[in-house]
Amino acid sequence: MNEPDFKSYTAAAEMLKALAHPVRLCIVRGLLQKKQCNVSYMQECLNLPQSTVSQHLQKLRSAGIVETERSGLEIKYTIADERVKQLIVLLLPKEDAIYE
Amino acid sequence: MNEPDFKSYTAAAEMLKALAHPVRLCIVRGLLQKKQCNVSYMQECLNLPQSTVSQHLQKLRSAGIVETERSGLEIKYTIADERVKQLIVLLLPKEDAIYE
DNA sequence: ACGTTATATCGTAATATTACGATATAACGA
DNA sequence: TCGTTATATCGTAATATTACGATATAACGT
Repeated sequence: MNEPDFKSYTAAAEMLKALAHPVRLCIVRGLLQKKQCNVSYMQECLNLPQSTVSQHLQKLRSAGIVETERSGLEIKYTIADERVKQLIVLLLPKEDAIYE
Repeated sequence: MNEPDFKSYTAAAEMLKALAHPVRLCIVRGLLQKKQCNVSYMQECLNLPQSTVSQHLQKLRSAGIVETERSGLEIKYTIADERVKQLIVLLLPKEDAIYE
């Protein structure tokens, strides 16, 4: 039988919920491209208040989608769950090329 | 550059939001297995009130994830967007075997 | 036309998410 | 130690989602 139990569904739903926001998708896609990024850079890219960006990042972080590493004053974010790469490929229109 | 624009992110987020609920994931996975299903069957499986199941189905439907076909008194639901298959494979633990 | 079955929609209370300014924390350089 | 920079957290108002009983609709058999 081996049906996914309720817990599996809940866990998967949590992950999807964390990704299910245009700003967070944008952050994640940027991280997949750039591999690593600090908050102020994202903030400029997104053109959103710092606290807003930070809150989205915390949501991604507590879902295990990204992780952090401090480097002096900055916190560098990276992708922590490789599955999101495939999710993004599946869901966002492809790029012709990715620079850098 | 060809960056996905805001609209792409919003569209992808809508899709994820529609899937980001344990009950809806369960419905979708069931449909992937059984190919086709009516509402009362799902209702029994899920053991939830009819209106609750129906509302989840409407959410999946308006996201284009499932589609319907009437057959007499019943409405048969099927998966409309093949991408969800890969999403499910990616997110839910695999089954050893799928019967029928 | 009438009762029955299957499904959808409405109304709504409870809960969750979002955005964002204000404030806190942590690390740096002087 | 102090000021500054980078980031996180708090408080909260606005908005969205959820669950579910009640009610509506649509198709069937008689």
